[in-house]
Amino acid sequence: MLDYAAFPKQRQLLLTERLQIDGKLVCSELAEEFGVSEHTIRRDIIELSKLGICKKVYGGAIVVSPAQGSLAERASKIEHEKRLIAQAAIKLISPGSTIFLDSGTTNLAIVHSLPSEIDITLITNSIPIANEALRLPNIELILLGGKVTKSVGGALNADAQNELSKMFIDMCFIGICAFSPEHGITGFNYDDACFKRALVKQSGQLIAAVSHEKYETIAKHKVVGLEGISDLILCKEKLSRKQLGELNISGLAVHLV
Amino acid sequence: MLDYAAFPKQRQLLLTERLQIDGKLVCSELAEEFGVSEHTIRRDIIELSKLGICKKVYGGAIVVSPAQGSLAERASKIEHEKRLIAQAAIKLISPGSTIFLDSGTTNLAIVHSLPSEIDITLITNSIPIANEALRLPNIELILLGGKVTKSVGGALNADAQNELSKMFIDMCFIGICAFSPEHGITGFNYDDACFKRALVKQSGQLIAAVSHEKYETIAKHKVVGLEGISDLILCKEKLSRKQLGELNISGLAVHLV
DNA sequence: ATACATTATGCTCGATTATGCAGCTTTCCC
DNA sequence: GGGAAAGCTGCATAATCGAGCATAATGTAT
Repeated sequence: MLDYAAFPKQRQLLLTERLQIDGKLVCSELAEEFGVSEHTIRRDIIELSKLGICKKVYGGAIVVSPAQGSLAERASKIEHEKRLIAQAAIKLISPGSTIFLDSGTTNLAIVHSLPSEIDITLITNSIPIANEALRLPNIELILLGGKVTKSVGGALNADAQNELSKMFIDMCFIGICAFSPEHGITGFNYDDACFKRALVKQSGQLIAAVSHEKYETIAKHKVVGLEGISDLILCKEKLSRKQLGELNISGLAVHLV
Repeated sequence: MLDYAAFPKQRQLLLTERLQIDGKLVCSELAEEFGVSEHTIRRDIIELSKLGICKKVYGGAIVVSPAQGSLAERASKIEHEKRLIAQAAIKLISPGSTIFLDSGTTNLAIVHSLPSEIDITLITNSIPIANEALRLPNIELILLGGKVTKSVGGALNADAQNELSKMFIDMCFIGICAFSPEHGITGFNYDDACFKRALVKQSGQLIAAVSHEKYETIAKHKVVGLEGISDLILCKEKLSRKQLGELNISGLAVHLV
């Protein structure tokens, strides 16, 4: 029995969360995971379906019609894309690893989609991301402090870079201002670009999650070229075959969602 | 019976703390731990749930979900009191000064009530407070980084204290876990109390905003005595004349709201 | 000083809740 | 159509809850 799921209500909250992340619930798997009988999970699902949170199906449950859920999410396709990208990004994370989440709405979507039981070390300089990460009970959360650049929502200054230089990061999800296959990642803000370069230096795997409005755009300050990126997450429908050809580079794993 | 849980209020504060750390309360465990009957714990939980601090479930209680919490809080009298206190606190702030806001819901209420044109330097170690402060265009915002203690919502460790030691603070709004006229400010969490002591050392004016549920309670770790406090903000209607007499100390300005 | 009110706590007992199991029915897939 | 997997109904059990009452301690009013 998981200690954070001691009560039916907690289990049901977790199921709700799981439902939003995976889009489905499977009785047999969840029964084993939570250490209760399948019958109990089924009864939880009955409760959730009464509340209109999910729809009961043979073997478990699925999310109810897309009309429900977060209003803002449904309203915009951009949000939907970010969620897909976030889910793909989370699949790349291994338990116990040290992750850096740079500032940016895509990375905020990632931390928002992280399952609550995840066990990682999470480093960030972004205040909204740290704020969202406070809900995750099992992570070790490390925040880079310093003078906050409000347009970025986090510290970028010498103090933050100095702290950063003492850390060794397994995977870094870098925030993308602009991306092109030719020039890689570029940034609008000088200090932000400096910080991102320092960040790249401390990171093993570098993951770039690019939403389509950033694709094939260039900003003023170079951050890192395509050759420095380990993984690229993109939204499939938005790209032509020619564009995909440009990304066929050794050492770069492209994940399409 | 634990000596620091001799009174219902103390026990309830401890339960609140436990709730924030574990995300749940289990009647049977707590009854044994505190040496009282399960019924008593259940009654405590009823009180806490009335205040919107937790949600009663079969076998104990769980934290309210953030969405429900903010709504319930807004409706409750606690929020009203905190808003009054926040407005009184803001009147004490002079433009251009350097302010430290410690963690805590009262200080969160303060930053929430700050007028958007305010021009100060704001230092904090609290993530929710920094997140709220991002909306203020004219402030200089400095965030103390480090390993985040999730029950507090900010960094308390050596790194944070080291950064703090380089700063000179005009006014410090300290977060109050527990307050009594006899013992001054005390804290639940050892690290938090250490941090607060370091904070007091760097601060000129020390302001304690005490909401009524914290009044005449004592926690495990001493932070600072009454003599170290410059300004005390209290809610008037909640105090007897005798209690006010205890606070008639030279050098302490008492602000009643 | 006495009587009354308030608060904190514990106890009992019938009601409620959570869960699992057994046996039968339904659904799915080949 | 038939076997396997999943679902449902009814029942059993244990834990927990809630109301009401008793008790002790403290505070307040006469």
